Amino acid sequence: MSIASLSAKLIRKARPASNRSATDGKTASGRALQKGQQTKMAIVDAALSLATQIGLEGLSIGALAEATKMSKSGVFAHFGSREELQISVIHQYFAQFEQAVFYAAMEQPRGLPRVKAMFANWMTLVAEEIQAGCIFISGAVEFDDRPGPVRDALATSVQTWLTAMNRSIVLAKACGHLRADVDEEQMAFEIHGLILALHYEARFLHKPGSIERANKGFDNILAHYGATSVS
Amino acid sequence: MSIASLSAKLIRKARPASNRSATDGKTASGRALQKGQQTKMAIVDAALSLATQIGLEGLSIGALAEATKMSKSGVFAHFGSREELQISVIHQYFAQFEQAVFYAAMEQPRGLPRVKAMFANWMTLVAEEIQAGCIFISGAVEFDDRPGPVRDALATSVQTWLTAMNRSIVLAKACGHLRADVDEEQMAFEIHGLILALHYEARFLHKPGSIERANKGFDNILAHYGATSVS
DNA sequence: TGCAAAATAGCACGATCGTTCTATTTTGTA
DNA sequence: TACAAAATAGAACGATCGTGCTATTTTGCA
Repeated sequence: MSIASLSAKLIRKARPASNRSATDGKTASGRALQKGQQTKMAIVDAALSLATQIGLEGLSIGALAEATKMSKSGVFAHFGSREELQISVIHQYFAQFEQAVFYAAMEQPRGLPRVKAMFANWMTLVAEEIQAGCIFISGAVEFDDRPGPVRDALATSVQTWLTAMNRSIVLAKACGHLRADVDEEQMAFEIHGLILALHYEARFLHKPGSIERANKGFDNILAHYGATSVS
Repeated sequence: MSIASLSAKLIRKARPASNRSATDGKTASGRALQKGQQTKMAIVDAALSLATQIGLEGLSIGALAEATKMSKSGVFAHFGSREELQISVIHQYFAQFEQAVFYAAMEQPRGLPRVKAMFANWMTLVAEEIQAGCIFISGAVEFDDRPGPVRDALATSVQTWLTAMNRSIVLAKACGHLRADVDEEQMAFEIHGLILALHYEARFLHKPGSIERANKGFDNILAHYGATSVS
């Protein structure tokens, strides 16, 4: 299994452009107008920055209409339901996450450098999200016992990223950059914990020094799993 | 500073019993009836089990009235506001947490045994909460940028516990059970991360083996911080 | 430039929310 | 047992929510 196959999994599938309401959206000439797509993107952007602050559940169409200076029904028509709006926000966030964390790290050579880059990029993003909020974390809490398409979209996105992180560890081990007996899932679990602790202690408890502690924790993990120094 | 002073901090302060609505609750004879206190406790219990599932924000007085087979206003009168209800739930949860995790561990001798007991008790509680949900975690996400008395009550409760955990590590270091150069805050941070990762991966992602990974992570931390084997 | 379709607005609906006000019932005791 | 206070119920309020229905405006092409 190659990085290419992994990349394929991470590439966001283009969603069907025509989720117009009930009329099946069939056009006689089959052409597609563009104005709607533009405003839809603008709405999703506004929705994302709203959702990071108050959560996916706190996202209301009324507030979103006010933020975009549109009418409620005007906003609503682009999605057909609140769930579809939430899912669009999740896809948008995932696309940005993917770009800033995953693809940026893929430029590093496989092995420990890529693992380090992935963690560093992840840290940078979450550090910014100390102010803004992270919907992968808030969404997990909001939908952890609320089955449905929103939860599915969220869980799939997170799983895709965690799998990518895990795979980069597997590669580092295969490259001989980590001890041969390393439990990759275990290492990924511990790294995930550092990110979550950073988000919790910095964003909720406002505890200073959390970023440094997360970085130190990563160094400790690398030391424990016998990384041969590469960088 | 002794354990006693820490215990004092952890003992839940008895809240004033008379938060009756607007009439200042002044009784001519100054006596206090008891029936209301009993039903109030029953309401808080029901509210807690509701809040663990759907969060403190999802807690509605209407649903709570239905669960307790009372009228909305009957439930409401006991608290005077939704915020006061949420705060009561937080105090109730903290009292249970304190009993199950902190006090139970205080029976162990200071040093590494107590640190281990605290983590073990914490793990046991969170493992149960994989099904039920933990309001220290969900509440952190719900109120991380919503200032007010609810957030304060939540943050204070969490901080109190994390401080207790931290102090037990300090004691273990003082007892010579940990290396002399151990950064206690760092160690507490990493432990917190394990708990958060367990909650996230088990409750939201339904990933099996998370409990074992959290326990293994704790062993790794102990090994890294040079614990002399005691147990 | 006209015209169909897409995009947006306006309005109203049922539901739920926290809260207030006023009865009614229950409680504890003098 | 009577009586005052506490406890609970009932109904209604304004607000907000997602959503459906029907105009109206805007768009893009023939």
